[in-house]
Amino acid sequence: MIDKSTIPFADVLNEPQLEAVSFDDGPLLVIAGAGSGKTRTLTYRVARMVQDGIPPASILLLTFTRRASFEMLRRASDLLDHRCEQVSGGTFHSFANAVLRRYATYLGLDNAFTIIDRADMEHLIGILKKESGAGAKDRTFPKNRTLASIFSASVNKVLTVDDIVFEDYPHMHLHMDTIASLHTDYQNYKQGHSLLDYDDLLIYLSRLLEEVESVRERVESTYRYIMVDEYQDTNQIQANILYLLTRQHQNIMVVGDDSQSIYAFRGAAVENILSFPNQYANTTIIRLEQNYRSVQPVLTLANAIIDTAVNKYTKTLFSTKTGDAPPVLVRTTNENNQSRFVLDKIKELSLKGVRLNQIAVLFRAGFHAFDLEIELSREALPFIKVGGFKFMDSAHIKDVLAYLKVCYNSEDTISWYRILLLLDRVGPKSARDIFQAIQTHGMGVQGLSAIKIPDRIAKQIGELATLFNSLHPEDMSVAGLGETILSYYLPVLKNKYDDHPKRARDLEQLVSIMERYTNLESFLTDMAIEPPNTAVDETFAVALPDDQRLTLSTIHSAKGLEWHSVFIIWALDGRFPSARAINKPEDLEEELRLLYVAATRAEQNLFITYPGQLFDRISGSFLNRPCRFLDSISADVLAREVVY
DNA sequence: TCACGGAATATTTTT
DNA sequence: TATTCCGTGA
Repeated sequence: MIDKSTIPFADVLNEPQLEAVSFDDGPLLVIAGAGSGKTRTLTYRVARMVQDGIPPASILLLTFTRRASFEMLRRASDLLDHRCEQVSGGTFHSFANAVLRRYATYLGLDNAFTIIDRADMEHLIGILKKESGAGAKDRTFPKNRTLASIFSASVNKVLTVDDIVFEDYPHMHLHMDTIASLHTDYQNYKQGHSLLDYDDLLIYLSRLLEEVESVRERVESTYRYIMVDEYQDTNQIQANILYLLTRQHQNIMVVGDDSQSIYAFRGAAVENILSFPNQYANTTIIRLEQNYRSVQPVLTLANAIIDTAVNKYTKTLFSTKTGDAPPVLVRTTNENNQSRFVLDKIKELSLKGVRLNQIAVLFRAGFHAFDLEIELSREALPFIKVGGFKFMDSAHIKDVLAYLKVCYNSEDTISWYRILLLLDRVGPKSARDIFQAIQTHGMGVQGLSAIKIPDRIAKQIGELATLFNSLHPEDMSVAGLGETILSYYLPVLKNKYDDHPKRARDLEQLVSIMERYTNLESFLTDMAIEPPNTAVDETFAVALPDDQRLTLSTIHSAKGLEWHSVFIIWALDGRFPSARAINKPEDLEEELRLLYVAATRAEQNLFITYPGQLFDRISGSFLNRPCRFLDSISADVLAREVVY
């Protein structure tokens, strides 16, 4: 048996890593370049602390995705023992959820709240917009989606709605008052119906810690050590939450890389990482600059890319891994040839022994991969797609969730509307009438059978009532509820979609996911804040061993990951950087960092491709230049190739 | 009031 | 290109 009681830290970590791992109390800032062993450092630090006798439950590890924290804690457990699994880990949002479920009542908030996702948010705004008659028939009035962006931006950037409209949507300033009053309606509505959107989770947590000192103290003393990954992508509210959580003990370690900040669009403030030493006196700063991931030619290119950034904070990555050839920029005649090129190269790599799970294709936006997906399917090459349009976004999944959400929270207007609109011959008007009738009966689900309804839909309402009467969240399993709902919903599905067999299969998968849960609340919460990030739920995608699947991913979802060979497709100026970013210097800079993130994912091979010509309907012109960040890089750093 | 079809229009990234 | 919006006919 291997003695795990002492981990040979000094043998497996370099000097700065070791320093970070050994660090005890007080504020610590780790600036970690791409591939410099950031995850490793966090993992070892967790193991080291637990080994030194710090109770695992008093350690809080905040990461960008739950997957990331789960993975780190698993690795820490491998290093030491299962105690590491008791470390609390998760995202800011899941942490906020956990705290609020417990203490929300201190804010006068029902702790059985429902979390609404972005689509629900837009939907609710739509309902309120219609009710208030705001912007009716006015084509210049912002769409639901735009309104949602404005509201959310105002929270995440800590600005007023007026400021956001003024700054980012100046052409809509005429509607400023209406937008502001809609915003008030939206806030009130959520409050009145126990609905929290993503932003509310952070806002309420921050308020709770700020306003209720006893709770703040309790939470602070529970989590004596806090570690935060990807700190460059946190926003002001998150920084404030951390500040409140560590007021007394100041035991906070943040890890990040300003060059990899790619969430400014969502309010992430790079300033957080830059001003961390000002916020916490006596901050120790450690820099990790040695890259263990990539061969030097890949790093040389990455350095050349980030070199053109205006706001660069000097940090030059170096590697001891040599490589023979520079990465290649490949021009193809059109999109399909680009897909073909990628496909051929992948086959070639496979023949050389590179496993498919060691290869990834990255892109700026989900839809950039559509053509490639078709080609891959045609060649029966198994892949998994991460980011972009998700499993959870599909209408049929949301439909089924709506029934469950109403079971859980009968105040959930959005779900009620969704359910009612699924009925035949029921449109927005009838849905509203029915919903209001139910509400006035104040009987939640049971009210359905009590209300008066027009004959033409009486039968359907009856069936719906029967369904709800047979759903008993208290004494049925989550999957059991799911099955019951499916028996009602499958006929609806058949009626509504011509591709129902495929969708029915998705629903089967959903039920399988439900089987992992023992209570409805945690299932619904997870589906809202940590939904499967894949186009089709990963666990069921293809029944293949893991090492036989290729990864397709948005660059955002590829953060923190690495592969032997990486393709970046659609490096066409106007697509990447996106045409929308071209006029704003700070947006353009974020695109640059995004390319940097993408490039630094590669260990050995990096291929960047772009189709030579694309007619762009937005600008009415042809796009035919490669990504501007690459164009001026010399051929010895980035080789050029043309494929016909 | 609903459902359907044609026209306009906006087009990323994610918790 | 795909969604969303609007107007029309049922």
